[in-house]
Amino acid sequence: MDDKNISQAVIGRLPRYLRYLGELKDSNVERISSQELSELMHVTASQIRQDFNNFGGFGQQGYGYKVNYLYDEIAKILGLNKTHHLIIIGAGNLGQALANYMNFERRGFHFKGIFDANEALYGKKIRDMYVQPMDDLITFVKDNDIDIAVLTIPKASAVKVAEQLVGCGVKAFWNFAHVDLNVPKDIVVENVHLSDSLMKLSYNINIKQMENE
Amino acid sequence: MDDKNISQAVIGRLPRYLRYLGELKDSNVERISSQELSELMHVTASQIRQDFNNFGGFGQQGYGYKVNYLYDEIAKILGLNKTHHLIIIGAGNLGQALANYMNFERRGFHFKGIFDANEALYGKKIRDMYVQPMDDLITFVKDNDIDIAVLTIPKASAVKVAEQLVGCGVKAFWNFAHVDLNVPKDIVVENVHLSDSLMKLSYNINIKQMENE
DNA sequence: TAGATTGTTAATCGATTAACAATC
DNA sequence: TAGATTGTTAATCGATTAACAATC
Repeated sequence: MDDKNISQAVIGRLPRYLRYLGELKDSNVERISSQELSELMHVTASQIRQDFNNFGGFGQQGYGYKVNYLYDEIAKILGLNKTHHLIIIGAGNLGQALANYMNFERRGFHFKGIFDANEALYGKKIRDMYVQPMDDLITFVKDNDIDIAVLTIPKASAVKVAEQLVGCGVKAFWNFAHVDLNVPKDIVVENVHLSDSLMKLSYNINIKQMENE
Repeated sequence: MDDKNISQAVIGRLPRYLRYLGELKDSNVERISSQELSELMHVTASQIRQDFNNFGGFGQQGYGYKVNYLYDEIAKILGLNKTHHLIIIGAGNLGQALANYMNFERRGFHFKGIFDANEALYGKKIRDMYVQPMDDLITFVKDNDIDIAVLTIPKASAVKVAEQLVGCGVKAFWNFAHVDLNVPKDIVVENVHLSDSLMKLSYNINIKQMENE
């Protein structure tokens, strides 16, 4: 579980494994072979076994993998047994959408506060939080042991805010702002650039269209 | 521009190039070399040149790349000169957030309608649209030349709705539902699985923490 | 022309797939 | 024990980086 230097390609596949294993679990499937899982997920059985073996053997030869056990192990690898304290910077539509999405809470990601620069939003109730002014940010982060900041603010302010937050102990950013954060290398950044995603979609539509002409 | 079989790894980098070139353009920078761009973006100059050369030569030897020209060419490759008609299925927080994000419109992605299964939302105004019932979906898609559907509905309904939409001519899905759509191979799917993204973040926090112990 | 920088080929690196020995 | 399937090594494939000839 604590092996070093697993490639991000592998990590990127783990959540999808977890999803399929969760569904199998819900269907009371007890065991599954890499072959069966490969057919279900449309990936090669070889890749599945290689991926799992990055973390040590989860299966039994001649038998396959125990669904429950494998599920739990992958969840642990992904750190889903830990809890995290998050704040959201930017109480616009997207910030509110994320705040209201309950499934993150179930995974141990606890939203503790939401902030915005817009006075008109101060005190607005979002789930069980009230939108706070940016002036209170630093104090709040220190007092509430916040380790993850979700950035749903315009890119103009994102870089500066991120620097401030690093200064008061935030360890990771879930960055929805369309800009590259410039943070020390021990800080984790996970970007969600929605417009980039839409552009990829656009490219692929174009290509498919040309193929069919 | 119409070369075939460019890898998705390359395509995935194009929007980021476009973003940096846009910023250079805004700063009235006229030319840039792969070397300069590589320092700005923290990627190798070699990769930059390889990426661009997948689409034919955009630069001039001994000179570099003209920022404006390069910007326009990449935009064209990504199909941003085309317009698209989108609908949003699911008028929850996320659906509303996407509907209200004006930058997509500027790129030629026009939101034409928003639908929800929840009666309470019918008629609610979101930007210049009114939430419509799912019963009107098929007719609307056919009448309005919709080519992209944005799925911001729970996974339980996403697969079925996607099948219906393929049946009436939708060519692409921007899928925020946490499920793999099962559509014909000439249909484009771009997934945005937010919980997967958060799990990757979680893994990387874990790893960094162990490294520092 | 000389200098700079691309376009492109070759070398390296990493990720995926195939094969099979180990073992349950 | 025989059959099945993993764990793991080897082979292949693809992507990235390095090097340099072409050329502006």
